[in-house]
Amino acid sequence: MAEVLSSGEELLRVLTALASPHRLRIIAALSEGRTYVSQLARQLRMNRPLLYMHLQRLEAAGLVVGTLETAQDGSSVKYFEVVPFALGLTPEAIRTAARTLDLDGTGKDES
Amino acid sequence: MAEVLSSGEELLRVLTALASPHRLRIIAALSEGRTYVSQLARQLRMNRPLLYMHLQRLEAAGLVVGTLETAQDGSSVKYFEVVPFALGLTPEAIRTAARTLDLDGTGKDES
DNA sequence: TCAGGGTGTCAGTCTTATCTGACAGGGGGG
DNA sequence: CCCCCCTGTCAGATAAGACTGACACCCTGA
Repeated sequence: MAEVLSSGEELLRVLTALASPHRLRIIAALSEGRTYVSQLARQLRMNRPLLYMHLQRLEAAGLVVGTLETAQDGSSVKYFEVVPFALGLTPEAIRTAARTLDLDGTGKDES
Repeated sequence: MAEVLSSGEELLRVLTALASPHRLRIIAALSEGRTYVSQLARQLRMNRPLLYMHLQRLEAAGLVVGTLETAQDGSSVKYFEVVPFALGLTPEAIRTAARTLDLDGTGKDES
C-alpha cells in the first residue's frame, strides 16, 4: 500500500482516524502482530464495544483490516491486522491534498 | 525543524491539530505565504474568532507561529506563518511513539 | 468626533464523538 | 443442562469540540 493520498477527504479520514490515543495504541499493538478483538480488549484494558468502534473507524480509514475466521473448533474469531502504510506529512503535501477538500467537511461525494 | 517526535503526546497533539478540514485549509493557505488573521479570515470565509481558535490549536501543536507586529502606521497586525515540518507516519513510528503515551490521553505533562 | 480596520476574549449554544451497560445470538465442553 | 468465550449491535448518558455573536480596546485618517 503506497498510500498515495488521492483526495483531501482521504487524508482527512486517515488523520481523524489516527487522532486518538486509543487508536494509536491499537495501531501500536497490532503492529506487533495480529490479534482478535476480545484478546485485544483485555490487552489494552478497554471495553470491547468501545474497541470495536475504534477498530471500525480504523478499518474505514484503511489502516487496519479485519477477517472473521472460523477456528478448528468452529468458534468464530475476528482477527485484525495493521495495513502497512507510510504517510509523508508536509505543508506542501497538505496544500496539494487540500485542493480536493470539501469546504464543510461532510465527506459527501460531490463528483 | 526536524520534527523528531519526542513523545506520544506530541504526536497526538499534532495529529489532532491536523485532523480538521478547516485547519488543513489553514495550513494550505499559510504554506503559500504568511498572512494576518483578519485577512486569512476573509480569504477562507470563516468567522474570525473561529479562525483564531484554530490558529491557536495549530500553534499549540507547533505547526504554525504567530507574531504580533506593529506596522509603520502603528496598527497592530498578527501575522502567521507555517513551520516547515516533515512527519513520517508508519505503524512502526506509531508503535515507538505510543510507548510514551498517557493511557487516558489527558495530555498532562508528566516529564 | 466618527467611521474603519485590527486584535483579543467571553458566555452560550449546538453538534459531534466517545463511552458504557445490556442484550441477542453462536458454538464447545463439562 | 449450564457455563464459558466469542461476535455484533443498540439506546442512552457523558464529555469534548466546534461555532456564533457580542464586547472592550487600540490606532489612523477624514
